[in-house]
Amino acid sequence: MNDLIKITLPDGSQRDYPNGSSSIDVAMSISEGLARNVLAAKVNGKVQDANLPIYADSTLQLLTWNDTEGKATFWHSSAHLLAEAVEALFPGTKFGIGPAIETGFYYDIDPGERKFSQDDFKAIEDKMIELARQKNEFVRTEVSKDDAIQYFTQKNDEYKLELLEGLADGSITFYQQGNFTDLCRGPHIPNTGFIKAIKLMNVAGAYWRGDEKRRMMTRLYAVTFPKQKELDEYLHLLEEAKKRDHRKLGRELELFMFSEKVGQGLPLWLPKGTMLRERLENFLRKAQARAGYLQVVTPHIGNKDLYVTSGHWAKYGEDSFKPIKTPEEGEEFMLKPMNCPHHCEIYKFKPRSYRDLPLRLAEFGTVYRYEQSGELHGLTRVRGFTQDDAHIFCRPEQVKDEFMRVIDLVLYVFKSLGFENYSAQISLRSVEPNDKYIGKNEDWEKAETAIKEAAAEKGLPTIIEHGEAAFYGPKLDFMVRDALGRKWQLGTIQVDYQLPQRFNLEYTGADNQKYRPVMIHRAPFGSMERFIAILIENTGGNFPLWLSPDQIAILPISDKYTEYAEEVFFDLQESDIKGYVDHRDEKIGRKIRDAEVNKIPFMLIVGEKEAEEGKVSVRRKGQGDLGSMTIAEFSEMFKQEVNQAIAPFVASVG
RNA sequence: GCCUCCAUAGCUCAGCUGGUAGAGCAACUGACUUGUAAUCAGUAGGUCGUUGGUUCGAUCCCGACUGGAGGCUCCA
Repeated sequence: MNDLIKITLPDGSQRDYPNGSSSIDVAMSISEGLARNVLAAKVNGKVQDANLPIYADSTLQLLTWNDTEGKATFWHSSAHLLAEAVEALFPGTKFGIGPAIETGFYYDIDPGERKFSQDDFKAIEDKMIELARQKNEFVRTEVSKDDAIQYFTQKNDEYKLELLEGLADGSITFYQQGNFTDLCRGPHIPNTGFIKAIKLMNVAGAYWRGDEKRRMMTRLYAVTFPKQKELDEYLHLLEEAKKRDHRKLGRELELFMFSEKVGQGLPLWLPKGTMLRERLENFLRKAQARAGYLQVVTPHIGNKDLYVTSGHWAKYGEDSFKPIKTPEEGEEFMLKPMNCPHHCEIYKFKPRSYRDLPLRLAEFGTVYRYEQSGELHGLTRVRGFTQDDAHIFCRPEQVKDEFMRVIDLVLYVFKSLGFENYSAQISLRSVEPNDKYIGKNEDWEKAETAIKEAAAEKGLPTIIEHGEAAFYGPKLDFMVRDALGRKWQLGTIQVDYQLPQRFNLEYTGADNQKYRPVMIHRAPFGSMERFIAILIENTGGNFPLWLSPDQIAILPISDKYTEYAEEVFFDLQESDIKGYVDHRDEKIGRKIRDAEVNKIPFMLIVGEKEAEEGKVSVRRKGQGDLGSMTIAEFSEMFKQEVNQAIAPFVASVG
């Protein structure tokens, strides 16, 4: 064995250390300050405890709070601290799993008869702080499977025993800090003293191992920080995010509402929200017209047989709104859960030639799905919503090209609306065979390949998720996050070989033979409801000028100028500028404040001077006074801003 | 659907250990005729989500239901 080992640091520098030195030793040799902040270490690409000795030449990256993996280790160790506190306060509690998550960590526990609520948080937090201050080391020990089983049998923790079942003897490690010992792969931070600020966030139910047939555990969510200040900042950030919640802004800006009387998950669009929604629809209509789509309209219900044919009935019928009966014996209709079967029928309206393809049928189609009540959430998950749907019927050799055109359209929509932080996800079948998917293997392969190639050729960075495909085909989904960081699917593009077959769609080829078209389902917004929800949260309700429900507020200094204000309003309406005149008997300061609070982009102040000169005094929300100008000048400025924001759609593929 | 929590005026919230409710903003009325983020005064507004129960008495305690929040599961 060599006396010295060679350690290579991320900057490429190499140094020799005594064999058996730990990552902390290496950190110490660089600077004491660094050593104090090391949470874990990445040795030869693998994250491990910072105090583990190293016995061979290695690459080493010291992980601190500034590294994602450092944070994860910190939070994972915090989960152990939480468990220790809970066990100390409530002996007999059984423990499931306690991983780090994107922000913070959770621990799934089985408290037996006891119920946990927010009232318990303070005691747990205090206990955690108390234990953290003891600076207990995280001690790693390798144990045999038998010993491990014996330990948890004696502790009567069936969850840990179940986890042990899946582990091989010789690979089992325990970690102990203070009086708490846990089955754990690690790694952990050196000691609990790093954890300075603790906040239990919430308590929730979670099925053991994610299986709804198994026991509901109690999940405690928490977050910890190495400094109190960072916790304060994080909580402040959360408060700010809550102000952008679309449910709150939707009410404040009078965009939409829900009514208990109408029903759960059934949004009612108020006039201002409707205006916003119609502007979005018109924007997409225009782009789709340029992209060769043809608008169609189909009814909200369809004969149940239609959905038997499509396969939706077999797959979702039981969990759907029940069929609607008619006076006719045996006749049943479904509220439409999807538009595609209707569009397939439109395809069959007349014989199609290869020359007709691709045929792109678009519809703002309202669909109804009986989502589980616990799953409903503002406008992001509802039971009645409108998809900006379209189905492209094309020849097999056109699939990739069409798919790329759709990617262009989706990216155009996102860009026009300032959505920059989206991720593109390719959703494929699950790896193991699963009977929830319909259709032939080879069709799936073709479809999956087409998507992967199209995304790659467009240079779209994607992540691949197995098991997320629709039951009839794979898809490319565009995901964004809401104000609180939850991920939602917006745009989606799906390749489908199944429905054309089920509906027996065909076209005549150049050789006069019959062929089967391929369908692409796509929706750039996904649904108007969800898209607008995310738009509200992204903009905080400060919509771009062209989307703003009220674009201007005309504010007369006093009621002496009402008439002039009305004239200005009339003129601007001619230029399609929407807004209102504030006739209230209030001071100008008040009118300005209310317009600012209501997030009106432009305020036009008119008084004696303006009425005499035929001008308006323009004030921009959040910016203040822009000076006075003629109505024509204002209207020109307005138009320019709108045109700059939304360039026309240009497809970049051949 | 499951778990935990929540539900008071249009909105945001107060209401101590059970004795039938209050504020600010909004609304309405009046005065003021106003120059770039809240003029003043007054009025009205609630079977305390619904419904059973406990109690002499329930906004308050218990149950059910409805709706909502955060998760889990699901997601065409």
